[in-house]
Order: sequence, then C-alpha cells, then structure tokens
Amino acid sequence: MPTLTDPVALLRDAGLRVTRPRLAVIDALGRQPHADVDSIADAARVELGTVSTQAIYDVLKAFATAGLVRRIEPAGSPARFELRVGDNHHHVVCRSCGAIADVDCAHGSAPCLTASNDHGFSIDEAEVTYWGICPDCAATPAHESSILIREEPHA
Amino acid sequence: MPTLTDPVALLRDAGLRVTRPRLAVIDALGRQPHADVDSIADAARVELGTVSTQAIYDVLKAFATAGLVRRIEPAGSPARFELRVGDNHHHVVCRSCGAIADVDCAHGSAPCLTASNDHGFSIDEAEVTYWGICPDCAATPAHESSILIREEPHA
DNA sequence: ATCCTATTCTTGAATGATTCCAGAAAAGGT
DNA sequence: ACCTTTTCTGGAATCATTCAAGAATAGGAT
Repeated sequence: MPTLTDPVALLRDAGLRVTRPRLAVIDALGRQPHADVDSIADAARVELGTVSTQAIYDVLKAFATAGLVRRIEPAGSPARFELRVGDNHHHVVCRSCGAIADVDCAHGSAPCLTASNDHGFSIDEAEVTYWGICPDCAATPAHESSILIREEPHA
Repeated sequence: MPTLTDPVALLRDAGLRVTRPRLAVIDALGRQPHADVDSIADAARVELGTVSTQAIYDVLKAFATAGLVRRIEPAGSPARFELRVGDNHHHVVCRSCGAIADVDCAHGSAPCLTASNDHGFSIDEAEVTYWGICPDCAATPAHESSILIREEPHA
C-alpha cells in the first residue's frame, strides 16, 4: 500500500501532474530523507530505468515551489531534500561524512524565532544547524571515508 | 583607523607570514563584515592595485584554518567571511538581497548547543541562521518581480 | 476514446563558485 | 645578504546547478 500519504494524492493536492519521475522522486525521498540530487537520481533510475538529471532538478524545484519538499543546504554539501515540511525541525550534520539527522526543536516554535537583536529585519524563520560527528564516523578508527572536510573553529 | 588588534600582530600570533594581500584582506573584512570573496578581492585591489582571485581564496583558507576568520555559507549565497570568531554569535540573512547582520546568542552559549535528540552525534556547534527581510528591502516600494539580485551587503 | 495544448522531459551546453596545478616571486630565519 | 619555505600568479579543471530548444507526455475537452 501507499506510504505515509498516497503520493498520487500528494501531487494532485499540490496541483501538480502525476508523472513517473515525480512519483519516483517522492519514493526516493520517502526511503532516503536528506538525499542529495545524485542519490535521488540514482534511486529514481532504479525505478524508472532512465531519467535525466535535469528532470530530477525540475521535479525538485517544482516540489520545493509547491511546498512539498524542503531544500536544505549545509555548508560544504550539495543541496539536500526532505519531505518533512512545515514542522520547524532542525538538523545535525556530521562534519566528517556529511550525514544528516533530524532534530526536533527543543524549545517549541516561539523561542526558536527570537533573536536577541533583529537589526530591523522582519524574521520569518530560524534555521538551526548542529555540527558534530556522527556515531559511525566516531566509531571508525581510521578516516578512510572522509569525503567532506570542513575546517571550523571549535566553539 | 585603530583596528581592534594590530593586523600584523594578529597574523604573527597566528603563526602566519605578514604579506600585503593578507593585510588587505584583514582590512577589507574589518570594514565590510560578511563580505564574499568577490567583494574582498575588489577591496583588496583598491589597496594593492592587483591581486589574483586565487590569492584571496588562499588567504581566506589560511585564515580559516588558523581560526582568524569564520566562513559562513547561507543557502543560495557564495561563502561569506567575518573576523568575529569564537564568540558563538549568529546571523540574520535577508531573503531578498542577501544582506547579513550579526545576532548575539540570546540564550547564552549553553542552551544553543542543546539538541532535543542528538541521534548519537557528538555536537560541537549550533549554528543559527535567521531568515527574513532587511529594513532596506522592506522599505523598498513594491518590488515583487525583483528576483534575487546579488548586491553588496550593507554593513 | 481521441485530440489538443500546456506542461514536462531530454540532450547538450553555459554559468558561477571554488579548487587544483606548476612555476615565479617573496618572506623571514640564520 | 643568503637560502629555504611559503605564498602568489595565471590558467585550467571540477562540481553543482541552471539555461535553452526541441520532443514527448499528461489530462481536460471534444
């Protein structure tokens, strides 16, 4: 049976046409949250045989515009996408391998939006990115799979 | 202008050689916080006549590694750099023009590092990005059609 | 069900930010 | 000053993303 929400209904409700690439992207995101474009394209190709990378970009852009997906761009990583949307959650990013996990807002929604001094900006979102090392990388003795190197002064 | 710390001493203390491009970059960052590489290069060229863009990249990388500057990468913008370092402050970014302003951590340093569920990650930094519209853009009469244009961030 | 038109997908090339490379120049300790 | 190490230059490469123009397709209307 359909996953969480019926993908077809999801698309129709958003006023988007139902196409195989789009369904494949939804499916890919369902099983791989925080995937980047390449991963999504790979997953889609398993399902569809072939899809152009541009089709994936187009689909993701359409989804993002329609509010179906959220695009996140941790420094040093290509853009990632996720289906969880509109629930004010945040992310932990591994400095070593780039892995991402969800973090619910610990303080509720309001405090997250409170800046000490907004400099006159009208703020509509507070995005929190936690940086650290994921369990896998912490457990790995050698650093063989360190693709992502990001120097940052330790706070 | 009497800079907070003597630039030459700043470099020496960091174990870095004192070169004209480096001093120019420090100067540029001093008067234009959150500048991107292009802006820094432009400012440096005013001072030095000519400098290669790569020299600027190298200088910034050396500074970042030495902990002299912090590199920030708001989604959709090229990397920005700032001299303020090690004081756990955050940023407001204008969705319209990309302007960036500093925001001191309202909760002190500890709560900022607290994630509701760290998924086993060992977290060493919490980076908060507030998104909104800067006063200038808010004041600008209806510019709905204006696409995101790369503009000089107003200091 | 078939046709029509807007929308989407394909291929291929362009762009922008950043990095890599090898040689030339310069900094600074001895 | 000399010499070694480090930095700077100019050019090309790389990666993610976007643009462009034609071909294919979805889905409402006939």
